Amino acid sequence: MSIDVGTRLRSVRLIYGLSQRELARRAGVTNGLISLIEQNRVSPSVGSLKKVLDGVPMSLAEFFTINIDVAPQFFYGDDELVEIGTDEVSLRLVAARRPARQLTILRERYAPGAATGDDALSHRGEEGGVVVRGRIELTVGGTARVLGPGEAYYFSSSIPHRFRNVGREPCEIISASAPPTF
Amino acid sequence: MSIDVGTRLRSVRLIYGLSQRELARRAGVTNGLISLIEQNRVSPSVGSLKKVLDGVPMSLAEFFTINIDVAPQFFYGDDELVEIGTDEVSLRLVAARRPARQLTILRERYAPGAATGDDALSHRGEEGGVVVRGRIELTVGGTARVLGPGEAYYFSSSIPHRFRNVGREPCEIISASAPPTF
DNA sequence: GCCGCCTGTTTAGGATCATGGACGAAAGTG
DNA sequence: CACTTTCGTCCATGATCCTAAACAGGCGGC
Repeated sequence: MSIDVGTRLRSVRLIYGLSQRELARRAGVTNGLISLIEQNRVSPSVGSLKKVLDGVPMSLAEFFTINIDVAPQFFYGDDELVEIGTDEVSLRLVAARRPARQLTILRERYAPGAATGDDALSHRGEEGGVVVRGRIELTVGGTARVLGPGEAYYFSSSIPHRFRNVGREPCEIISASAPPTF
Repeated sequence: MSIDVGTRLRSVRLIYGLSQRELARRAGVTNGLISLIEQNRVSPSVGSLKKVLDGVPMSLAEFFTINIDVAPQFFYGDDELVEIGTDEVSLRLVAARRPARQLTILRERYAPGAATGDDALSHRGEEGGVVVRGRIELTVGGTARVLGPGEAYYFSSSIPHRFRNVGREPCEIISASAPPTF
């Protein structure tokens, strides 16, 4: 046994901003089990680990695939975008290193003070985008950052997230989501 | 518990052409455990499943990622190759639907009766190729097929495989492997 | 201080997993 | 036909997991 299930689980849980008890409640297990797993004092059965991950939610495939060594990159500065277009058509690729992207591009505008709601969103798929005009506060997995024009984001939509325009002028975002909803 | 670990394990084991006892021996567990897991009568601990998969070998991430519903496509007929080149430079892509390919092309010749060895090969990475001239018998994961000019192959190198020229004339193959060894 | 409420950890015991061996069925050999 | 080998399954026992509950520490309010 060499794979560090405990550390992986702890990382996943903290990304979602949950306590051991809260995750245990959602997963239908006891908080003690979460504690023991995270300390690598037990090797959970596949069934138990599945139950725990269902409370996040995350699939077993994702759990064993994600790289917890490097923190998932949620935010991209202006210079972190990769140009993949031509001279006539410039295409700056967001999250260029992230494999298997399948996105549908959207254009979003936020009035001053507007937000996606009081509660954080959490749904299937992935999403990313670029701020074109104005400033917007984006909260992803407990980490918040204000993005300005030229800055971008990319994250798994199942991680709770929320957009809020904290500036005085309208905010415009070119965003993308997958799988396509419309 | 909804994920069918048992069926997945059985599929993986049969792809490698192993009996329960043989897999158990390689993995350092008992054949009874393999039997119980494949019948879904127990939910193995992550540690145990890891040990079992180490005997194949296969990672936990692969195990939960692979699609066992559609059998992995090892062989490609002449009409199953995809043209991705230009009029001047024709590039017919093998395993076009397989994502994240990273291959180094090789050209191989096999004299009549020649083979890669008595034992099947098994190593890291992936490989594929096209028969240009002659006929060659290719065995992959217990399944054998004789390929002629224009036919091709693609598989994960960790699955035991063996090439053998069963014809009377030399055989020529354009092959590729990853990660690059030279 | 002394609550109340949260956090993660620990422990005893019942539930489940994993082992070693026995069993019957099927296939090959003399 | 008997004998052997290999197959997958099943069973009793010991090992491990998982639960329920107690425990210790941190933080804010009164």
